[in-house]
Amino acid sequence: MASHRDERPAGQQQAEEPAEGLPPDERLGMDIKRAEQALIAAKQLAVRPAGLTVPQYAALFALADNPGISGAALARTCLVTPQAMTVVLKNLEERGLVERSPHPWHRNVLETRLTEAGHAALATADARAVRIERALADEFTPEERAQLRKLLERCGAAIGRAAAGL
Amino acid sequence: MASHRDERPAGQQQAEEPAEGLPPDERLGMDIKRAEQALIAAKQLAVRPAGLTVPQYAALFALADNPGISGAALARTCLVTPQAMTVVLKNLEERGLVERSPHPWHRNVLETRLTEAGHAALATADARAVRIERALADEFTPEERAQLRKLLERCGAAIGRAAAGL
DNA sequence: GGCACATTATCAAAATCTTGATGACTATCA
DNA sequence: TGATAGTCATCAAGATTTTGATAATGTGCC
Repeated sequence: MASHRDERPAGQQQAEEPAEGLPPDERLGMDIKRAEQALIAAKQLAVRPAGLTVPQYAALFALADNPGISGAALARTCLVTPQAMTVVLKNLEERGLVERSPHPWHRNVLETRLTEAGHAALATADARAVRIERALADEFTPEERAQLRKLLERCGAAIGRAAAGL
Repeated sequence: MASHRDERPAGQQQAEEPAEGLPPDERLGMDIKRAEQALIAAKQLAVRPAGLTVPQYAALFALADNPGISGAALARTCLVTPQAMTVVLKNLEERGLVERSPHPWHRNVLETRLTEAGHAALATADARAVRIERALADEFTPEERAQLRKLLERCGAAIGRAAAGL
């Protein structure tokens, strides 16, 4: 498509385009974004038949590893705002997939844990979602996997550093 | 923050993985997601002072490379639904950053292109966003960059293959 | 020439996420 | 004991995205 490039007469150039200043060859953001987009799209296809959205699946997954975690802590784990997690948990509770009960000691905290149905739903969704992860894992050798993980970790560190000093 | 994690040192952590046989050590999805989350958060911080959201920035960026593209095609480029792109373009048009005019041949298509103000806004936002990309690029050697890109590409391919045969 | 097909844009409704602000509770320290 | 700081949950309003469905237009095939 688009054989038309952004032809701009070099005469009146009130703002040079930094997009051209940084060659696409060095733009890694696009690659990361593309991979994550493919991942989230595939996961959505995977968990939808189980009646779950991706955020709901993520919450159930984290909840299975940390039973009794608070809503705010769960939100941090899933990288969403506490309010968004509240809505997710409300929906999950209405459908009987999670259970919330006041904490014995901290009356202000609501302990959240999976119900039997929640475990079942997670298992159903995960059975399909795992095929995505499995395909991902099988694509690489253990060395490549470790390599990729390390590179991504450095990405996150570099991004965080840049964002802090923005 | 969060010096108090949800520690429960008492015995049974019950950290059984619901993933049935896929150790977290092999779950690359989390790593990709974390990197992309950091990236999108940083970019949001970067483009916000320019009065743009990340989707708006993405649309302007793609528009700068493909002037006169249709809304639906732009949506595909930015990996969002056509409806979402319609809203984004409406907001951008109301603020005078883009211009839409009927296509000479296809009267059903609305040609969209950036205005002067649009180019300026993109330049302003990109000036800050580039610092994120720059930090990312400077974090790696050219070999590492090529390596990471290749690994991510294989990720996308593997995910797409798995999603197709879901 | 006429008809089915694909693409485009749009309307409408529901769900989700974000920002901002409030009230309640516990832990730490003077 | 009393006060300050930090965490948790929630309300409210706004913006964004998604799903589903409809009308108009150009293209290819019969």
